[in-house]
Amino acid sequence: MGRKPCCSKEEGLNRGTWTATEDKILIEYIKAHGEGKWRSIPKAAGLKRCGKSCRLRWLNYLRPDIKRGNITRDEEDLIIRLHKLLGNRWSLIAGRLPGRTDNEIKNHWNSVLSKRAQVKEFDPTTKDEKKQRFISCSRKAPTSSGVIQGNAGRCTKVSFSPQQKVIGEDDSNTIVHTAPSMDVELVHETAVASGSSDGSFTLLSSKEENPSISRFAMDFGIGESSISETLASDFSQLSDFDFCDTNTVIYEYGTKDNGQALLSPEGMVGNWSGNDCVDANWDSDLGYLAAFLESTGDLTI
DNA sequence: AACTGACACAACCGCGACTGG
DNA sequence: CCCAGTCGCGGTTGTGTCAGT
Repeated sequence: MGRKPCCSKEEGLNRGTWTATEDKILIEYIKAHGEGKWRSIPKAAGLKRCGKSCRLRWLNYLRPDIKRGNITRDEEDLIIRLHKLLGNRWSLIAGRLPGRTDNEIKNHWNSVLSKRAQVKEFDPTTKDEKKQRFISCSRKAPTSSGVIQGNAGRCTKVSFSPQQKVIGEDDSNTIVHTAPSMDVELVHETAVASGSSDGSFTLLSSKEENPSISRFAMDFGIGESSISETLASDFSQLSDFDFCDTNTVIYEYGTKDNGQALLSPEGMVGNWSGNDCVDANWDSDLGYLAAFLESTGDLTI
């Protein structure tokens, strides 16, 4: 392809830590001319840096909306959950944490959170706890007390294909599916417990499944809700409470008459991750979800 | 006080994606 | 459609700081 060698290898360019003077020059230039055209910025601004370095410095350090200070516990929890959902998609994760950069989050993950997440993952009590909570939630009558509802779209349908398992069909001609690795019994139990004759909760897929959303699809009851909106708005709220708090009822299941099943994508993750059957194929399931999130963007489904 | 290892953070590097001619 | 230039991302490395010995 005849790619130009990396600009950092050009001779005569400063490398390493930026000086205060360089910072000032870059800030003033971007204030005057705006971001972008990184390649041309060093020359135009009179900096002996490569464009890449300027971009990195600006995005990770000099931008005015950067949030300084330690990452809070809430932010850490959010990062951990988003990482479970999205993997090492640091820019996506950073997009959900205003003022935080992907580099900052990546560094924090590598130095602190990865270890913490590992500890949690191998803690057998955590799994049982979550599973217990999932089952007990599913048996609860719809209630407003202690329910975190947030702005999440009401998840009325979730489908997986092609590896979905059909575990039943209800009156409304709707097939009940599960993710490839989901605990069929657990899902079915929840469906029954929800008392939704029309299949408003559970994990459902209509027979006329949209083929364009081939591997993973959610149908939100709130028409305007998009996945990205949900992620943007709801996750931040979810970060305000502790998923490990066994007294917290996270999800509310019900019929369409009383507000339907309120289940955030986050909640689904919570459910599935609490299931021993899920863990074996957990990564692939999340892969579907991540791919789905990416493919839909702001698309309302 | 000197040394050492762990940790945190900034920066670099290479690759794939995107874009415009 | 092809290609060169550019951008953005994620992995990795370098370096300063601090606590423990």
